[in-house]
Amino acid sequence: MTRQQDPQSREAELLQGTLDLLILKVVALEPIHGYAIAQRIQQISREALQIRQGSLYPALHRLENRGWLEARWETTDSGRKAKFYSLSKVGRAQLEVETGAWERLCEAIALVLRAEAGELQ
Amino acid sequence: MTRQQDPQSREAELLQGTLDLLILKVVALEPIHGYAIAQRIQQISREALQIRQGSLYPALHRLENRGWLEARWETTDSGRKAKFYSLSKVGRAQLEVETGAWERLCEAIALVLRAEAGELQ
DNA sequence: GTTCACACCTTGACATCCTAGGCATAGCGC
DNA sequence: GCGCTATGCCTAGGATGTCAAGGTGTGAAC
Repeated sequence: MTRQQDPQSREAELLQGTLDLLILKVVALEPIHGYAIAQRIQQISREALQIRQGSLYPALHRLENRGWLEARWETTDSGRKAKFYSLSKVGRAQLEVETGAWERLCEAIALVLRAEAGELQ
Repeated sequence: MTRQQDPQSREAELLQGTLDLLILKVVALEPIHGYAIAQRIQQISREALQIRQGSLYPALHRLENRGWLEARWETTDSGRKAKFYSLSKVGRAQLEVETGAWERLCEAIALVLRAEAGELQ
């Protein structure tokens, strides 16, 4: 959290564990290659979320190794070779697990943030 | 994220970066000592959030070093000595910064999670 | 007098993320 | 043909934060 002191990178900050969820979700929409995944996340989140390549590719390999993702080399519209990822069956289940966990975490933290002094529930 | 595979510890999972926010918030309610902070968070979040001591104390020292937190040795109701933390002026500002960042992150991720196939932004 | 809950702390391992590089190719202007 | 930019893949090294697992000491209760 020291990085926070740099105002430039502040917005780009990601929380550990969030990246996997985001990737799984975007890949679930349609088969897509790595480079485009980062662009898509950034676009959908209205520039709020930025995925660096140094985080992206290790994450993709991690998810592939775990069997959540399947990869295939194909050709993009622009005629380049790219590794297209799609969600495996296990990956689809995992997406639901992680989505649920994320929602529960948000609720839990919201409870704490809404707490007021003296209130002992 | 390998830890996720253990279903027991799943609920206790915290996302990196969240801990500071939670601590700042709880300390803002009233001066409180470390051991009680963890209990308080667990209680307010209805057992959803569990802070281990191995995460808690390093975090407290971190926050104190940064000047967000101030510490004083006092005596608890049960007659024991304990280190009571309170929020410094800078810490109070930081709490607002982190709260804002958290809310923005939640919104951004919600956008991605709500995205549907075919929908281009 | 020993067991429990309270209250503090540290160490070592591990996963994740970021910075900062590198490589290769397609398309464009000149 | 030549260089530039955008596209597309990748890795290495370091910093950070968390966890599991340990340890210390004291008050109260039985």
